[in-house]
Amino acid sequence: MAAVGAHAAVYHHPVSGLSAPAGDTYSMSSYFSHGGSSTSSSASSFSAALAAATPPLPDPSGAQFDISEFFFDDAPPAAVFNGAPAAVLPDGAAASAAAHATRSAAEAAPAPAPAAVERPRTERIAFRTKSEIEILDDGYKWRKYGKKSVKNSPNPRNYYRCSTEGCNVKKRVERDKDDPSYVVTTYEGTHNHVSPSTVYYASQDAASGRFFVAGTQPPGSLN
DNA sequence: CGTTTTTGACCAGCGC
DNA sequence: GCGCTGGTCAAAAACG
Repeated sequence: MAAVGAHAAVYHHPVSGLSAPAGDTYSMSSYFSHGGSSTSSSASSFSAALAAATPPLPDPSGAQFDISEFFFDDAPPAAVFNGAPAAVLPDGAAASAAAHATRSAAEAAPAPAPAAVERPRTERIAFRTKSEIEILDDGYKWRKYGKKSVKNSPNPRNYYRCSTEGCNVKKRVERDKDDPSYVVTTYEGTHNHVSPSTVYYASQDAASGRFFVAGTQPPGSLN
């Protein structure tokens, strides 16, 4: 519902380990995807959207969030928080969340989801962002379908699902138990459609066929 | 009026 | 087998 406009930049990632460039201007350290999903029939995999605030641009109307960590979930989530956060950027971005509803006509999905939707591989990606808001705008429309308090965290965990019909991408959002100012977002699944709103910042990795969407606003309208 | 949120219940998987 | 935990469903309320 409440979409938040955010500055965005597309980050391409070579295939490498995550290594945070110290003193990097941007908050995001790096980003890479699973290169392993081989049997991609026709649908191109869609990775979660990422965005990074651009420091030189003071943008009171846009939300800023620092992606300090991210990880692909082939490992138990518990292991994820095992190590101390390596790169917590000193950006004390007081993320002023400006709600900006980008609701556009949804594309009709004539094909009703068959009973058995094949899930060759449940792609999961999780990343931690420093943000006051929990719902990061990635251009998609998310419908909350559950809330649960987990054992390890005092904060409840929210469950969202892509509201686009036929798209069964889920994401769960919870605040970091250690730093409540951080939000842990976990995407699960791949979008079978493009963002409901126009995607302006996007690129597709030819090798993997993945889309990388980082923004849904025209460059000129960011300010 | 249509859509999303809320919230408790329900269910499945796992560990003991 | 039982209990716990996490994830999902679904009815009702709330919201625009």
